[in-house]
Amino acid sequence: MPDLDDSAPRTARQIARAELTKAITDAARRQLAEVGPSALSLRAVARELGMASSAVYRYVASRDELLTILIIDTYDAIGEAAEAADDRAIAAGADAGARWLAVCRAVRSWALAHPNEWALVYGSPVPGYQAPQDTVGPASRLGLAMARVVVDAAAGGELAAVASLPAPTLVDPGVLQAIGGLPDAPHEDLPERSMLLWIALVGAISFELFGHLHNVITDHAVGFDRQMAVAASSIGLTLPLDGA
Amino acid sequence: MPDLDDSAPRTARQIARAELTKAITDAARRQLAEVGPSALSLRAVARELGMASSAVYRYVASRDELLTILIIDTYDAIGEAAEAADDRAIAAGADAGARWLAVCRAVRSWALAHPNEWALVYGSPVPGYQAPQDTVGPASRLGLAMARVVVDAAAGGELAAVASLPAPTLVDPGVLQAIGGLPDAPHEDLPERSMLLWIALVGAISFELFGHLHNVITDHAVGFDRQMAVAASSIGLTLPLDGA
DNA sequence: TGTACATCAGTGAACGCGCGTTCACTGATGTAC
DNA sequence: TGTACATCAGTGAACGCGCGTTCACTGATGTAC
Repeated sequence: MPDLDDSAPRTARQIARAELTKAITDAARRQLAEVGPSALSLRAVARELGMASSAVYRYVASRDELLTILIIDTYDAIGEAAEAADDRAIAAGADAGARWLAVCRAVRSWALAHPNEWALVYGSPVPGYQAPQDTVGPASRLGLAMARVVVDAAAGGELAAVASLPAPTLVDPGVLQAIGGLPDAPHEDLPERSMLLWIALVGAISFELFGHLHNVITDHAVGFDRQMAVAASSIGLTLPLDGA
Repeated sequence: MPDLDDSAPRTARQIARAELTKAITDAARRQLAEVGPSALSLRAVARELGMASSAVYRYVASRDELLTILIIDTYDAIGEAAEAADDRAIAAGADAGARWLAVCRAVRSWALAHPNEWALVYGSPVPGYQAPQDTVGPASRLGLAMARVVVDAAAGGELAAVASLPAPTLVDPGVLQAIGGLPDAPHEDLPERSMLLWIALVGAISFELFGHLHNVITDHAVGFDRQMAVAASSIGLTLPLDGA
């Protein structure tokens, strides 16, 4: 009976611990949705779970560690939303432009559904919090999803040449190494093109989410699509929109 | 001797009040620079000025009002930095592309010099704070500076036609009214082009300021220029950069 | 110019709140023989 | 299967802190006659 499966938790204690850890991060996420990152409180989490505030310290070492967990989860959720949307688009036979639009829309939907989590990672830094090294992997997931579309577009001949992207590469050597080196000519600027899209996507979503389009634009969804179409065309990719 | 100038403060009390009000907002701004918007504290401001915390209430009604003052000041400072840069460029005989690049660089410099003030207005919303109506005028100043460049570019024949900006206008009727109605054909899309630039500028600066380019790009200033060049060319404006 | 009263700035104590974190403790679960 | 000991989860009180805001007050400045 024992030792049948030693990767899964066996004892009652281990089961309870796994479950409570999840309950704590779930409660923290709900907290976050109501109140914003800087007001996240361990005591409030404990209160919601009906336990003493000190008990939470059996599961997370500090408020900062809890924040780190939430940040990593959020980056992962965003990255996964992007990847899943891209996968669906690929399965439906979409070209690179359609794939990228699908990814953008999926990320925007996620952000609108989880505004405070979005703010946690892409908004103002939380005062006094220092992100540890563990966050950089998950943080790059969305950027890599962008890159996949761009690389496929280039490979499929769907990426037009653009005049304004020459000159030395600006991408960090560490990043280049992570993606397997600078692509061969004439594709040396693919990392930069990807990054431009990445910045445009995050920038447009944050701008909307933080309220700056309020009373400025009538249809946010259409405005977003158009913004993304412009960003795409500026790196040589054409999106399947009405006007394009 | 009296009544020589009745707009300026006359009595000792009025002079003292004007000076202390300024001292309070200055101290608050210093506070903000150190600690971030959500941690701004009336008590800390009072402490810095060596007065009782209750005394501050003679000058501002509440913490929220102090925040509002800072927000308005910040929007104004950003708008003024943009306008001043544009004025200097005009005086130097620059074309529209060069003017826009000058504005972008000036706004970025301002943001790098005042990161927490930037975050106050363009970062995550401060939890629990509701912006009053008084902020919308100053908030639009930067956008209007963008529009001025774009309109001048169109008037000067420096704005190329672009394929991807057709379809119904998305700009809010209130905004259209504020800028004197929809421009005549073929310039109906100028408000939208301006807005695209505005979003691209704010998005790129926030992305950099909030730390997402850390270890991703080697030269932030050059990367920013290039991002702006791409945004400009996507609405038909060409910037005077090496590669363009 | 002088006096009497009204206005205002600033004080210090207090209210009531919430926070992160520590600590000695009780009682339940797991383990080795 | 039963017992003895070690491990761990959870409690409740406490420490020390900071916050926004109110209130009755003292004393200085301004104003009207």
